[in-house]
Amino acid sequence: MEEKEISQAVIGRLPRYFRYLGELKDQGVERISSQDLSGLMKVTASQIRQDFNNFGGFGQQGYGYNVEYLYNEIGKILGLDRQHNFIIVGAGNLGRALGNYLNFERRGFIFRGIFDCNPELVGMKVRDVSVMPMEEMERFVRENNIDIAVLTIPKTGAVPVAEKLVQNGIRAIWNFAHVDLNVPEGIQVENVHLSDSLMKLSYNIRRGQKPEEFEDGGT
Amino acid sequence: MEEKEISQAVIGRLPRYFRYLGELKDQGVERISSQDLSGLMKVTASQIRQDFNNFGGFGQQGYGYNVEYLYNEIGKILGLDRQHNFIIVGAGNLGRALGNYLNFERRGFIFRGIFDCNPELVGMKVRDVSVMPMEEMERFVRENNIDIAVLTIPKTGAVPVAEKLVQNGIRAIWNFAHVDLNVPEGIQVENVHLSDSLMKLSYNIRRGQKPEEFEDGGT
DNA sequence: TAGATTGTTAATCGATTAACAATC
DNA sequence: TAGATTGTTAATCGATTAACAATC
Repeated sequence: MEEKEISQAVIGRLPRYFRYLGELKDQGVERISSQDLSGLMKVTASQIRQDFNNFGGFGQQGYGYNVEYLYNEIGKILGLDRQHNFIIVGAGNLGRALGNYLNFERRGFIFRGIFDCNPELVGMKVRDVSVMPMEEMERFVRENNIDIAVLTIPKTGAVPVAEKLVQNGIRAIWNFAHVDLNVPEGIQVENVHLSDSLMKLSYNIRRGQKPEEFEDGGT
Repeated sequence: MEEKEISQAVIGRLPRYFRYLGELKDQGVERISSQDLSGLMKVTASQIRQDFNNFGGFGQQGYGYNVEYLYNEIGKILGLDRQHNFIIVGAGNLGRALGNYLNFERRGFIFRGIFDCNPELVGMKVRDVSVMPMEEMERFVRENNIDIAVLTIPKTGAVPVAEKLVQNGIRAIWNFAHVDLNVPEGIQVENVHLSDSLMKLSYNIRRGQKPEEFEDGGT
């Protein structure tokens, strides 16, 4: 069942669908039409149907979509039915905050380790994990089946660290460092450049202009 | 000098230009052509010229762009020549991490206050600011010329808090709560939905597909 | 069955890229 | 001046929206 390439524009909208469907499910809603979901999410019904159809027919003519089924299917598409082991590199405020964020666990993202080059932070507990020295990172990645590395270190260190991670088999980097990483084809990078996001906000304040309803989901 | 509306696609790229130009400036580079910048940033030279031209001619035929001048101009466009006072609502791990992030100050974003409804957190120091009780938020916003509120509270509280902020004159919300806010026209919202970002990464791991080179900046 | 609503094709819109004349 | 490179128009590409036939 080879699927055709889905555009990142569509992928970027999936988590938001997933969130709304989860809420509907929790409210006990059984079915929903693209029309009604459109009203809720403030996107066109047409876009909703187009988006879902990228992955095959989830709906039924005359009925709409079954909320729970659709929720589960989108979860599978997003890979949330699998476990992903992740480590955090950089045990500063942000790194520790992310380590303490329990909701990731619910989605299958399991916090396995955290590393820092500052000896004063080594040994500190983040949830039930102790901060380890940077020297141990490479071995840890190799030996513990780590899929994702969360980079919360200053930009100066980010490029060489990313390189080491790649060499040791990491599959994806969630990059909070304020620098663009250059990784080989096949390694995924998702950037969260917080200051970029803040600057966009700053621009929009100045202009008082109304940006598109929902322009990002992460970033 | 009324300018025409600039698309959010362009605005979203400005912080990245700003970052690269800042680095070039620090390296002592005086001028750069769209061609060279294109090689560096991996976007087309055509897009670079189109983007800059939205704001008037920053370059010179046969010469290129003056790095420092362009850097400053983009800074002004982004509103970084002004001060923005911000507060943080929610003194959990993420809120404290953002309060401690010194780089925002450099760009004119000044940390003025932090609030939490948990009495155990009230009084705790974040940098040189003490956590205040939620009850004081509204008055504080009114009396201290606060432009931006950073929302780092659970999604359940986010909607009513956003409402209060708007009522008391906030101009923009940087929303880390996992919910969509519905604010009046003219109030800016920039969402940073971290788990959405992580889900995108998860999708891309599964497919092993190469997403567009740089698809976000903050988000 | 008739009504509702999808799946899907066609039309539109906007963003990106290419091309080149203007000009430093 | 000649060469380089912008500013800008035109062409292309992709994403969104509209329309409607298929079908539950």
